[in-house]
Amino acid sequence: MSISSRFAVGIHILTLIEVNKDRVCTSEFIAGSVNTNPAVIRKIMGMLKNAGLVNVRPGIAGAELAKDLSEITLLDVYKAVNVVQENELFSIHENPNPACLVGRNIQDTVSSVFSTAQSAMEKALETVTIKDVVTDILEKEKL
Amino acid sequence: MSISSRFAVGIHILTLIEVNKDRVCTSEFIAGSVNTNPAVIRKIMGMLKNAGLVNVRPGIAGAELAKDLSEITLLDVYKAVNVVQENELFSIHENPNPACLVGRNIQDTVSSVFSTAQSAMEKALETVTIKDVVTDILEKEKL
DNA sequence: ATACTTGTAATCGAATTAATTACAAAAGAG
DNA sequence: CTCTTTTGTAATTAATTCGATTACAAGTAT
Repeated sequence: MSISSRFAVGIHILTLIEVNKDRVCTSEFIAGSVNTNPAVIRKIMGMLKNAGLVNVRPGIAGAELAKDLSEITLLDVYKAVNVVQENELFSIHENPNPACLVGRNIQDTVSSVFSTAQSAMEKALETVTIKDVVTDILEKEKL
Repeated sequence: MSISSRFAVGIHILTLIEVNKDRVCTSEFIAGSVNTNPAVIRKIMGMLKNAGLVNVRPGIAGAELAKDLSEITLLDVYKAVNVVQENELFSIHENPNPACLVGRNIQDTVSSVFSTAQSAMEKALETVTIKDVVTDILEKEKL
């Protein structure tokens, strides 16, 4: 199974707010760029807001970044949109047999490895910022 | 969303075959340790077999490792049980608006980052072998 | 022939996803 | 104050995936 596209959409939203910073970014406008329903955008935007990445206010059109571009990592976005719970990237099989040597110990052992692997992935996300994404997109457009 | 527990179960199966190598490991016996249905075990075992990690034959009770313990990495198991497709750990949002600067470029940019993050996770899995898992479990039991 | 096992397909309920509709509440314009 | 626009949020829907279960054909040994 794949990690929810909320993450990709969250990145899209933040990137668009920056690139389009001279104009007002309503949920409808953003939905037009992402190609989805405005309510989906508002829901994800609410998560970004709770995480302190974005400023939006009821009744007032438009969203703005709440932090500097270069201080928002993709890990921040990933955590904000809640696509993977802490230490739950991998599922552990529940209730193995405690009467079996392997059954009663495998969960601890495997959890530890899974945790390490998940951390490696998250560290990779931490090295990239929204600024990097914006720069990369503008770069692509030049060619 | 979490990665299917098939992965954790696959690790459990291989570990159990090793730890229990002096006895015959039928799908029913393994299911008893994992605490699931034998058909589930047979399905996963079929995947491990296709990947060349295990020897099983129709009608003949018991499974054996097809490789040395120390030569089976968790990445091998992960790939065998098909829990995550190549470059599909993260979902990309489909059909962003090509008329938008961000919409027409975001997929490439984001895919590249996602691929890097997925690789980091898989590399971590590659550093651990079934032998490590077995050793860790036996170690735990000593205490 | 009988008993046991593997291989595999079909089915089921549960959980999750993204999309959609609907509407209350907030803000601003006239 | 009234009307319009927008955000915030809940409810519903169809599609997808998962693990469990049942069932049975086919292979092997006694």
